[in-house]
Amino acid sequence: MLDLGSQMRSALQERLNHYVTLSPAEMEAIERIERGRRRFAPGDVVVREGEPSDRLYVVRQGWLHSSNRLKTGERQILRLHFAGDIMGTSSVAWSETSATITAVTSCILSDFPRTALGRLFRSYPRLAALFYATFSVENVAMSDRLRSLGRTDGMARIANLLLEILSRLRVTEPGVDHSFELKLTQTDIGDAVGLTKVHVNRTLKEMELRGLIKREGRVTTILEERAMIELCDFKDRHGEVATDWFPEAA
Amino acid sequence: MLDLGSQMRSALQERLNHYVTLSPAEMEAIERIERGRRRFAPGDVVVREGEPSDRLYVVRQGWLHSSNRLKTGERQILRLHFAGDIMGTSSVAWSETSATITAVTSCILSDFPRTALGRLFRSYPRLAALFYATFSVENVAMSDRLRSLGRTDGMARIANLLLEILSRLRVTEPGVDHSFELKLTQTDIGDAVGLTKVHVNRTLKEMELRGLIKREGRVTTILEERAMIELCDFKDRHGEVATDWFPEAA
DNA sequence: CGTTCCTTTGAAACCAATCAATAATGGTGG
DNA sequence: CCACCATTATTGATTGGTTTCAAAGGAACG
Repeated sequence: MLDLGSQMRSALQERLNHYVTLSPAEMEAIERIERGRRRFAPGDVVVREGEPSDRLYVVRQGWLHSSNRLKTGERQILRLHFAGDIMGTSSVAWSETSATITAVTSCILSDFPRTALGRLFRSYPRLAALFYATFSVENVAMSDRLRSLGRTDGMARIANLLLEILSRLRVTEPGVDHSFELKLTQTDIGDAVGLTKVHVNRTLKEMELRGLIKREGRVTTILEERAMIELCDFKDRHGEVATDWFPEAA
Repeated sequence: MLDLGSQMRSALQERLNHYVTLSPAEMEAIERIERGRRRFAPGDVVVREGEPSDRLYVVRQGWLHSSNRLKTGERQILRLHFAGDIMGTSSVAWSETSATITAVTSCILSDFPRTALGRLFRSYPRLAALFYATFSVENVAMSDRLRSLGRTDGMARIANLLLEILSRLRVTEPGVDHSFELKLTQTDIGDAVGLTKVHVNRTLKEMELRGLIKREGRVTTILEERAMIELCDFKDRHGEVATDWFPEAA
């Protein structure tokens, strides 16, 4: 089990520090919003779509997703969340949750009320800018998925999803290279990329047949990363971030 | 022609004031970022995907969209922009534009460098919060579209798009009730919802046949709004915004 | 008043969904 | 530790929504 003691940087601190060197005061501000700590088991629902909420969440550890459900019962997975992600940002605009957040693996979250975000914006303008920039990254990632669902076929959509997961795990999970344990079921994958589980199954098989990937139980290996990037016109958005416009640290 | 003189509030100021009453200083800060003024004709490209840019844009007047293009030449329209919208927010995270912005109608934009945003974040924390909340609304709107493309059929996707346009025009264009001039071509609609123009045409015809909409030249009328909302499980996200967490005005 | 872009329509082909059923996997309690 | 149950993965046959290809009207614009 990871040590989450005060000595250790949280995944969020780690990520923000990757962009700019946080001042001690800023570090402490992040610590404050990450004070709470709640555990969830795989399948647990953190918040449900439509429920009143004024809280935001930080992923300390684990893997989750947010989703919407249609009247027909169908589900669309909107986004995957990894360590260091801020979730539930719709709470900053509404008092009702816009998506259901579900734990995929067992995980640890911090939660804080949106009023804490207000205080942070007032006292730490650079953190506000950093949060804004992070939000923008997320927004562009969502655009990429929109493009994927709107304009590419099943295989390209799945390739895109696998590559994005890989790219994000490489950031949060040291040691991930080309293999990772894919915690999603084929139904989940289908709900993320807009296909049925049956078609996901057939497409994964086909990808394996073509030598693009390998599957051994839950462990998935990207064998031909370059070919897959070609296949779905993947763009990695998780590199650097422009920080030259940020206000000075508080 | 609209009077855009200094006496008149811009669409952005109008919108922000709808959420909270801006202080004179805040009003002036918005005025400063909206100082520039550039005109574009229908079809003009404001910025092109991949070009270096550190600027953001505010729509003063008109109608635009941002899009991505695939290697294959196909296009995905990611978002429609109306008066009061901030565009090009990917500039806050990267120095390269992530989407092409194209004028649909003739329009007037203000543009400003991201450094101006940094100054604004430092001096006007409440505006920063407001920008953050606005961004969140946008993000949820994008989630809704993702759900639409991923999990609904052609007619529901088009219904969703029409309803969203209607809902947004009602905010920015006083006088819009159930009719509006649809400035998009059927190709554009297809690129927005992930269908071919041929299928868009057939589906629009079918919707007209069912009495859901009426088309007279460019003017489209939503005849059965309730039935269309049912059809695509539409959620209007452009109502109120939670402001209780905002820091006080500067 | 021609040219270009946009809309409309038809027929055939195809990708993915649906329906249905069987194998594999994983977790649980006896 | 193994039988049992529930969930997940896999496979086949069929259907259907959408695309593709092709071409003809309409509308808009210089």
